[in-house]
Amino acid sequence: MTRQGRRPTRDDVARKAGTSTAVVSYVINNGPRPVSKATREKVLRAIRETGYRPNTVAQSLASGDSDMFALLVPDMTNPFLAQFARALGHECLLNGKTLLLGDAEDNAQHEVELLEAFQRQQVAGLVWYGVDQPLPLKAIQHFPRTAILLNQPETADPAPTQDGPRIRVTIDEYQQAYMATEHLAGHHRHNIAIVTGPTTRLNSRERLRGWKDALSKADLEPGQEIVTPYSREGGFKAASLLDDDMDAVFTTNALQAIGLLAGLTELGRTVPDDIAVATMNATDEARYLVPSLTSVQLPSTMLAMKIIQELLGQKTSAGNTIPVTPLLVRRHSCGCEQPGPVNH
Amino acid sequence: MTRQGRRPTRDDVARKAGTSTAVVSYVINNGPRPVSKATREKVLRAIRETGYRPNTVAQSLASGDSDMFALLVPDMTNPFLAQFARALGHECLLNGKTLLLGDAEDNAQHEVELLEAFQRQQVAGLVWYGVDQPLPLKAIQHFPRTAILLNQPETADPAPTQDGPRIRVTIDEYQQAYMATEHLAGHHRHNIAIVTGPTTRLNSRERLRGWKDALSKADLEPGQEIVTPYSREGGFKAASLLDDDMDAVFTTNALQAIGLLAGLTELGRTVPDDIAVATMNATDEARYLVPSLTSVQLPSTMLAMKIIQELLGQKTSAGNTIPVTPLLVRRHSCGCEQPGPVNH
DNA sequence: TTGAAAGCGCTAACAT
DNA sequence: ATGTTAGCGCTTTCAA
Repeated sequence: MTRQGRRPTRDDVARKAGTSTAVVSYVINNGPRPVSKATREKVLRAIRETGYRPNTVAQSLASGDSDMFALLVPDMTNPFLAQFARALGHECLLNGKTLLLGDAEDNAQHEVELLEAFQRQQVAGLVWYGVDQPLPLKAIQHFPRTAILLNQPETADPAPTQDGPRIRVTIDEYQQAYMATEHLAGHHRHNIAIVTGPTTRLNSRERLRGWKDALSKADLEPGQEIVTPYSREGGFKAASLLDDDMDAVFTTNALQAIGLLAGLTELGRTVPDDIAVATMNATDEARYLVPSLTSVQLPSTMLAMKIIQELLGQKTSAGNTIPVTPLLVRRHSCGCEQPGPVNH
Repeated sequence: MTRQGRRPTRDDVARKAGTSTAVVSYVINNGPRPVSKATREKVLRAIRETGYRPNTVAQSLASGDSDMFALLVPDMTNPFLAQFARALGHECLLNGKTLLLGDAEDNAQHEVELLEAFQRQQVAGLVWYGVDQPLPLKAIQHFPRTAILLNQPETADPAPTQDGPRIRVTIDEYQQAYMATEHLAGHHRHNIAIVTGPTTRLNSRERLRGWKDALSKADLEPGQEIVTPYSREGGFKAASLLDDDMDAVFTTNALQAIGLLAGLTELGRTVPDDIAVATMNATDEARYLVPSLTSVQLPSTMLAMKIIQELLGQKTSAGNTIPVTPLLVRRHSCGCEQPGPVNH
């Protein structure tokens, strides 16, 4: 028989401890009023004996402040996002927060619905990696808390009037594309193709621009442009679309790279001998691809830490921007002999 | 100026509509009392005009019922779990639920803390893929709602007295291991090794048992047993530990398989010619590994649907068990010529 | 069919 | 230092 199926409430604790309910709150929250040592002990014991756990729903309602942060991503099966989600969840756990997760499935409609749900849920902070750029900020116009915007371009329109702070994480898509392409050019590849996503998306266009500029800087003609979804399947199909005279490919996300590698292998083209490959937007799991994949990566653990600090109100970075420095990690797919990081 | 920064409440709507607050609730919830057509219209219009959105926190507190389900997994970077999480999130979205996500980071301590947080959050349902078997059910002993237990062995102790229904998804680890191993044996491989996880875990031991039994059934001696973490790195290291006379390897999760494939390649051993590989616990992404990875898979989309139905109280399966039928998907790593599914 | 009002469990201002 | 109590926004019983 389980205490008639009802979880013990603060009142049960107060009764057992022989104190008022307010004191119980003061103990739990460590404030806002002081509590004598003796009383605190009594309360703590009562809590232990009853097995009391505060109801966060009631806490949220009363305080107008929840202990949940939300993360919204376009695709959870993207290794970069999975790893990032994990890092964020870790930081949340360390700080007594709960992470609400939304996977928009690359669908702008779903994305808005999830933002809607998060706001109804009164989340205390939002981390948003948008399906597309620029982010439809109107969907969080009245969100009264800090929102971390993960791929809002600097060139985007200024945010509409908004209720809460908006912190931008400046992930420079252009720069990452430039770095990866430049590295391929450094391997004396002359026909460097790009596999990128739908050009209706601004981030795709930024990546394209980075690729082009790097080529131009290296005095190379632009190679083949292949537009395909940001998925393993997209990369796989790209392999069969690739012209024979291309000797290198820059892919714009890890999923495409994974698919491309598989596709090239099935077609009997060897990487990196026949054709070199480098990508952006991968993580350390790229090390375990065959061949290991050279990639421009973001320090996701560090980033997660900074973001949570920001959401907790412990500002670490000046202004409304968190800078991120991409790192080029050399592995085998580009033709490097001795892999390793290069801070370019 | 944003309506002095306060989200409109039900009272604002009632005032604007010239009705009572109760009626607003009746409209929103479509019950429990009827509302005349005219009044309903007035309310709906007021809702539209104010931009009112119900506060789910308050709803939860009042109704004692939240609209959140929680998913707890040991490792979000495991492709199988990422895909499963995505499928669940999708179903939740379709049904107006929000998915809370927990990644225990393969740590039993974290796992319990997350369960604790979920219960404080008053989640309306729980899906739990445990770090280890059997699940520490005591952590949810007083959870008053349905919990779906994803890898609770049938042989486990009966659950302790509990408050809510406990539905077991019978994922037969033994059977999956058996199927994969049997398939390798069918390729006339005679020295079939296993790469499995810590044998302190029951699921590892079940997988080991399935492997052994399949070998014995095929009149083969047990091959090498390699115990390593369920991670890419673990699989990678396993490659270098593998004896030269092994001509096949069965890995017990996708991460290990990915690492193993990479490790074997770096060592110059070709798959499947030198050595065949098959795994359990992978997903369709195995198709894009190099070589494509033969695997025993679970129908995760279907499973997610069934689970959400169950959590919504629309029982589809009889009893307290949801059966899952694993599927062997033949790809190239095992030596098959023409890949495809085999319902064995 | 509608409205008034008593909670849901908690926070925190105010009183003691 | 501790207690009392008015909300937080909503659901739902009960009365009209």
